[in-house]
Amino acid sequence: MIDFKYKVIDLLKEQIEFLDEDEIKLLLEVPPSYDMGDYAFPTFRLAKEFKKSPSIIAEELAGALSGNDYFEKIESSASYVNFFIDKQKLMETVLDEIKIKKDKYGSSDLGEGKTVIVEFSSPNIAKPFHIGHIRTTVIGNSLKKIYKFSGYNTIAINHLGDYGTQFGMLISAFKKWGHREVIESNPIQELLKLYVRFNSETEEDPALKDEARYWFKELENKNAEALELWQWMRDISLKEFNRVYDLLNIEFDSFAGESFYSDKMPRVIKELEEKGLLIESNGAQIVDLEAYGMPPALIRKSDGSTLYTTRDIAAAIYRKEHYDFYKNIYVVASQQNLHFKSWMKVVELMGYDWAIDCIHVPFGMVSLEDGTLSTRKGRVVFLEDVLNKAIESTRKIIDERNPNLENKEEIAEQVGIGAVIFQELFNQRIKDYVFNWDRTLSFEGETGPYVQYTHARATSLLEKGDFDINDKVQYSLLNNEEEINICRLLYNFPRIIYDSCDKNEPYFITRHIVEIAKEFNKYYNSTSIIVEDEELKKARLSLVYATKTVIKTGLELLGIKAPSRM
RNA sequence: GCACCUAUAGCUCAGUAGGAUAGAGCAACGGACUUCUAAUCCGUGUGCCGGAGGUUCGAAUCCUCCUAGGUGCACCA
Repeated sequence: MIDFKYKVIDLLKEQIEFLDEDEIKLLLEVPPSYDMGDYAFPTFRLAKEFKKSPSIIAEELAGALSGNDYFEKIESSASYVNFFIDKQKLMETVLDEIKIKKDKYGSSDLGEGKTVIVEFSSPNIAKPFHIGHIRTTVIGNSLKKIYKFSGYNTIAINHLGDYGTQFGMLISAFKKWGHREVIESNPIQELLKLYVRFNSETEEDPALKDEARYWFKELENKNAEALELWQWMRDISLKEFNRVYDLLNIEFDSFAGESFYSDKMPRVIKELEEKGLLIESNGAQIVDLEAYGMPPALIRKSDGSTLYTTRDIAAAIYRKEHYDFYKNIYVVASQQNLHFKSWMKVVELMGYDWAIDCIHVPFGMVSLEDGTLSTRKGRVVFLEDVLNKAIESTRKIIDERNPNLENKEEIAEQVGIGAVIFQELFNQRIKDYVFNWDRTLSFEGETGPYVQYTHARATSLLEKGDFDINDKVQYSLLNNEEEINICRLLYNFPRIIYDSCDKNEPYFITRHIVEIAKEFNKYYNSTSIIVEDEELKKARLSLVYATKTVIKTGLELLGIKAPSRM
């Protein structure tokens, strides 16, 4: 595919000797509107060297550059040199490329031979999987797909919260008040009840705490009874979580959670000692980070047990040795910013130069209208309920608008789930938001169903118009404004994927496919695609095909299905 | 108290690593289906870009201070 930006840089390089490629690239920009061109080069910076006014420089540059194959015109406007891509060339290069690469359009081999770990979702065993978990789950899944599409080998890790003193509590609570049948009938709710009851009774009888500690220690000692109970609770919880993962169509490569690293911590502590990093403070062992403006990293409690900082360090070292990652990404809430900064600093101080490849990808908080989420106070919205409600709403809309649709159930699921995921990936990660049913269940405007609808429309056109990908097409027939605008957006798609990957921000893709859908719907409403004139029809259908293909790929990268009908 | 994050239209948010007139969706109102899926399209308005300074030819964007909200700051994860 022709890289027009690079063509611009080449042209400018010849004219401006004191700027190198990178400097030109940095200055080059996209004008606010297409009638100012596809690329613009501001000349303000050149005024000193040329000892001329920016507008005169722009004029002279434009004059020297005119007459080029790739641009239909290069002209100056105020203090800019504006480059107008040759529309025929653009149309040809983009549509041909998409026909050749199909659903691989936008992919690359950037990450060839490199492994990227994405840790995400990571719910706590025996606790509800609620709306607060949706962000890490959906963002992480999308990032995994984006990296894979960019050529990286990816490992999706679900770092389950399946260890710690809380399990001591659960085991002793179960031994006191629990019944297997009751729990198995409704695992998460019943386990949660036990957990809450244990906590409240501890307030009156602090001795229960010792009991919990005892059972956790037994678990660590591999006491058969403790181990069996732990395994059982883990299994039934995971079964619950998997229902949600199935709905969302998410798969993990590893469920190595906290428990997995329990035997890998002594080594870390030994290493910290040997490297002289561990010091004693108030009976606990810490790594002092004062020199870096951070509170100390607590490695071992005064009672000798470890903490999640220790676990995260052990996990990072294990992953480096086991996967030899290029990047080790953690999709975890921004509340944990300091925690990640802190333990990554410790890894760096241990002398591991790959500490810099460990990346925390934070995101903002979800709260409810009546306050922050709180399982104990009953302020909780279950993720599964959200997904099911979205499916149900979709089902109703289908019954109203398209009652004869085949596979109604399957499509209701794809669209309902798509709406939830799409909304989640529509904004920058870092923004907080308040969960709201109306917004989650709105399917009009810039939403998942809108984009999916556009895809279905396009698919239907291709079928009705007997599109054949091997047809020879006269691209010169595609020259109205909407056709060219669509084409520009399609052309930019690979760059958008690059940005998403580079910044770990799926929303670039979300926004871009909305733009494509908008421009396409405008086109659809203003222009007949399936027309009498065979050549014109073929040309238009090839643009429809390209649009459909890119939208589908975009949705795919977000973890959303693209139904052919809806 | 210290650190980090956020602040743009009535609401929810974009604004591409400073650039040409600050944009969408929702909500409101008015139009477009005997014609390719109306979950669509077209039209109508609104902005001291939180405030004050500064850097620059040029600032919503960078720096400083202030205000408001959120989050975090050693034996939970």
